[in-house]
Amino acid sequence: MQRQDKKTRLQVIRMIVSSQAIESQEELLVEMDKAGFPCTQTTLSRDLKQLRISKVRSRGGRNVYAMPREGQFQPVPTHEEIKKSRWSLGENGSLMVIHTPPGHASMVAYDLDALRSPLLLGTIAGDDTILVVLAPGADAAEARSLIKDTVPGLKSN
Amino acid sequence: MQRQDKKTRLQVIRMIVSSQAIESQEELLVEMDKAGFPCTQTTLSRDLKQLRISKVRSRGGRNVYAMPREGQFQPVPTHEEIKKSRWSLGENGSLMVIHTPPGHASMVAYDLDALRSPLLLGTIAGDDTILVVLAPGADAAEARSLIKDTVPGLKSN
DNA sequence: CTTTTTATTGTCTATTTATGCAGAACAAAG
DNA sequence: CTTTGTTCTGCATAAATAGACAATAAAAAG
Repeated sequence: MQRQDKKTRLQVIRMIVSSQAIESQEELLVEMDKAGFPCTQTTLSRDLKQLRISKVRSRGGRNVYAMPREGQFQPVPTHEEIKKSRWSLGENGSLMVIHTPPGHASMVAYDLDALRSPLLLGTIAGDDTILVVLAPGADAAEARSLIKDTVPGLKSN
Repeated sequence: MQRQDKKTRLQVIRMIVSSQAIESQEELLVEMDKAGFPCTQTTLSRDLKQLRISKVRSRGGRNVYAMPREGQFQPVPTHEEIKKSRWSLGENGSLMVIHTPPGHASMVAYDLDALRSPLLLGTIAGDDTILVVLAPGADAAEARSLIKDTVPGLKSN
């Protein structure tokens, strides 16, 4: 059993996975071969586990491997104020951006949508971010206060 | 073949998945049974796909189902040039749209969020598209170069 | 109502991923 | 050098997930 440089192999995997849409370990196997790092599906399974790389659903119904969102390689450098409160509200013209703790965005967006306020055209929620689109001609200050009244986390901001 | 309420079943799945650590479809199957929504592994496989719920790696080396990180964001229709390269950056006033290979958007968006740059108000990630909202008065050119420096795939663009 | 089309679901099976086990490489002691 | 323990790897196989197909139900069209 020839032993190869595992550290390098892991790097190669990261490189491949983050630069192309890999849909299976067999597919990755081929790429590893091309890259000059032949191995087996078994090894890739274990490497991917160690790298915390998982398959995520893409829109076309495809499943592709993707790097972990919280990589073990990049501790999040948080701002102090942001650390304190994970809630924030920013605006730019007819758009507002609300930051929430991870996972809370869609819930909050739902509450905002439920208002059915003529001031708000609509919302788009990510994991921890909401984009609020104001209605044309809507008063930004008015909208801001409406949002703050609706979203408890923003009260103090 | 009795037909049950699919909409409700999907809701139940979402509830279960987001409230407990489900490690396999068989396990989910049991929970669905308990919840009064018996079905088969096949159905769960399809439902999870439709809900875009995927398995992610947890720290303890376990694999757990998790809700998708993005909400109902509709990817922007792609232009011809954009299709050519899988990475692209477009802008329109205070908005920038980044296209990535499928499944990579949330990872990139995470990196951008982690910058905590005053230039960027926030990001919303779809599957292969990221919407970046610039801060009011932010210099678009400056933001563009910041983004290019942060996202390796955009280097050549 | 009858016919046609579309959607939903299960069974059976293929595909994909993970694991038990064993052998070899390496490292640390003795 | 020899022994002992650890890490890495592949093979064979188990476990988990997805897909083809068929059956039935619901909806739409006539």
